[in-house]
Formats: sequence, structure tokens, C-alpha cells
Amino acid sequence: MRSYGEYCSLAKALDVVGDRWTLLIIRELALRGACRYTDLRNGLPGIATNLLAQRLRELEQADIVYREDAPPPVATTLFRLTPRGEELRPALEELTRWGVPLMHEQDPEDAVRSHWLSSAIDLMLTDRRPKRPPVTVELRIGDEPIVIQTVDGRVRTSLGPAPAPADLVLTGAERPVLGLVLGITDLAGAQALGVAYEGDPAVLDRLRVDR
Amino acid sequence: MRSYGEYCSLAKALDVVGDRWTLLIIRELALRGACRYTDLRNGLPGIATNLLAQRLRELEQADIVYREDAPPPVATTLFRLTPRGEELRPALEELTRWGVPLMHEQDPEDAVRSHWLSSAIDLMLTDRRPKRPPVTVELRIGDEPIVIQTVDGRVRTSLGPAPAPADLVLTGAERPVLGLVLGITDLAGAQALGVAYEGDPAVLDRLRVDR
DNA sequence: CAGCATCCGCTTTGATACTG
DNA sequence: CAGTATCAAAGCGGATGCTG
Repeated sequence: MRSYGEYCSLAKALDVVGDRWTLLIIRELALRGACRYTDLRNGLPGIATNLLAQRLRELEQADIVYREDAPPPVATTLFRLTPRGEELRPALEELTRWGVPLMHEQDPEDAVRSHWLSSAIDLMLTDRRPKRPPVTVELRIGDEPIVIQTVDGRVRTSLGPAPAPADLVLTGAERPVLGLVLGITDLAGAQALGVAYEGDPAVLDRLRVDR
Repeated sequence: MRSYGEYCSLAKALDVVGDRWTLLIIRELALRGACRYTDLRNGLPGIATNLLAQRLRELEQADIVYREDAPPPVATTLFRLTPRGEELRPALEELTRWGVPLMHEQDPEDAVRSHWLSSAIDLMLTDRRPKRPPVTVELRIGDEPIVIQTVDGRVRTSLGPAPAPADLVLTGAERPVLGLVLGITDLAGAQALGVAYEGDPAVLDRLRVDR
């Protein structure tokens, strides 16, 4: 990227991470940990492969990403965030939080990955009854199930099938399921948009932040 | 900007504010409040005027900026952040904070504005002795003096000459003065780089965060 | 197959000139 | 003051091909 040529902390930051795709590459590494080139391509649908290679080179030079020549069994290159790259998490989180209301628009063409959604859920929910027995909610959306669990007064999300039967399982399109979980839509509204559930929908009240 | 086409909160956010110059325009409005077109151009050296006009239109459509047709005495257009635009502050602050170490590189060509610097200082300093009488430090850098004051256990920066004589006045190039204030350089090092002071340099210790 | 590099058409940006 | 108009240059998207 061409430098903004401003002696300003924000401008200098954008000189490094302000290019198209750059923050999304960092998102992939922040959410998924070590990634192969192919994993990154899968998590960044639409990126041109030459751009991905170029950005990874730039991020390496900027000490945000490093390349690990892998252990014998797999024998592939892994990309990871450096400590300096990890320090971008707060900024990523604030931008992610700001973007949540924009999830109201789901273009039918939009690609969906469950790990993108789980990170937003993580930021927007909390456990309002930390002393009660933990609850589990499973969302059947995206490319793999999302499991929401209460742990130590916080909410933790993970991917893949729930280890134990969940207290509530939601199925349907991403937007209305998210709307219900985040408290933007009520149960009746979500059902009208095709959301189905199994279990106890009341557990959701425990997770939602007041606004 | 062409949409990333991802149903992801961060990607949706970047669809709106990820274009070149966009976050810097929002920075200007966040730091300076209402701005005229000309003020924006002055705070964004290097932007092409057609781009500024286009971005402002896009930001208006995205409900981040609005245009106020001004009161009779001035009779000019003012641009302001909407409430939705104000909600970008936390994200701006985190990116600004992340960029501070990059201020280590000051290209002689870089434009400098004092309000860019004061916002970074604001984020990086605190008052470690809130019960003692307040102190004032004045920095003669950028295009106008920066005044740092301790108020209620916080640090407040403002622009323009200090209302009362400061406990410490620093003069010199931006980078070494900032380095000294933020505790990256010590006094001897800063002096070696041309920084001069008047007053009591010890007040700086009170403002710096431990690392 | 993973990890790129090259080529080409299109879109975005930059620089400058001009206008109500 | 607050833009619009124009055009060249840079960046990006998509397709394809190369290499271990």
C-alpha cells in the first residue's frame, strides 16, 4: 500500500494493515490459529491467490505473521500470528463488534463460515446467571455446528458437534438464528423466518446482554 | 468498495469503512468535531478532492456522517459523525494504540498535525498520582502546541497555548519529543536528538504507564 | 496437491484543472 | 468554499500455468 504520509498513529497502522484483505487474513489467523495456505484460501473465499501470497509476504515483513516450516508428519508450511500480530486482537474485536448490526443484511450470495459467526457471538453474549448450572446451546448454521457454553460467568463458543446433548438446538438460516440468539428477534419472529428449535428456548435469556 | 461477500461481522464492517481514506476521514471528525470540507482537506493532506467528496457521500449513505447546512453567521456546510459513526471510536482507539510503536519511524516527508499526536498521547498516558496537585506539560511540536493536563486521575490533552504556565515545556522534533513523553527514550537520549526543555522533567514520570 | 507466479482486463485512486 | 470533470497510473480479480 502506498503510505498515507502522515505522522499519525492511526495512519501508520493503516499503512500496514489497511490494504484490502489484510485484516481478513489476520482474522483467519486470529480465529483459527496456525493455518496452511489452503486453509487461508478456504477462509477467504474470493481472494485471488496471487494477492494472498503477496499479502502474506507483506505481513511477514511487518512482523505480523510468520511462516513455520512444519513438523515431519504433515510437512507443510504453517502461517501464524507473531506477538505483534496478536496485539491486533482488540482492534479486530472492536471492529467486529461494530459490524454486528450490519449482519442484518445477509446477501444470498454471501459466503458463510461458522468460525466467523462464533467470534461475533462470543463478543455479544455473556452469562447473566453465573452461579446456576452451566447451559449449552447448539446452532446448526454455517459450515459446521456452533456450540455456545457458559463457563465461569463467561460465554465460550466452539465449533463442531456438542460434546453432550445441548439444552437448546437451533436450526434455520443464519440471519434469523443469529437474530434470535442476540436478542434482536423474538422466538415467534424467528420461527416465522423458518427457525426451528429443540429444547428450552428460555436459556437464551440468560445469555443476552441488556441494551 | 466491492463487497467481500462474506457473512461475517468484520467483513461487513470493512465493506463500509475499509476503503482507503475512509477511517482517516472518520478520525478527523472524531478528533475535531464538526468540520468544513476545507478543514477535512487540511486534516487529510494528500487526499484527492474527488475522493473526499465521494467518500463523504458514501459515509452519509452508511449513516456514519451527516451534513449540516450551517447557521447564518458562517453559512457553510458542516460534516459531523452520527451516533452510529461515534460508535466507531473504540475501534479507532484500538487501531491508534496499535499504531503507536510505528511512530518510531518518522519519514521527513510525513505531514504532521498536532491533533493526530494528541489523540495518541491521550491513549498512552495516565495520572499515577491522582491525589497530588495537577500538572501541566506543553509540547511545542506539530502545527500547534499540545497541552497535557492531569484531571481527575486521567490525562487530558488539548491544543493551543497553555492557559497557565506549564510545569514543563518540551521543544524539538516530533519523534524524540513523543519518545520522551511516552517513556521510550530517556531525557539524555532525547536531548541528544535535539529536544530542549524548560521546567521540571520529573513530572513526566507521573504520567507514564508501567510496561 | 500445496504454494505460488504471470498475464490481462477492469476498477479504484491520484493529480490537476475547472466551476457555481 | 465546496465541490465536479478528466485522464493517467496503480491496484485488484479472475484465469491459467508452473514447480516441488
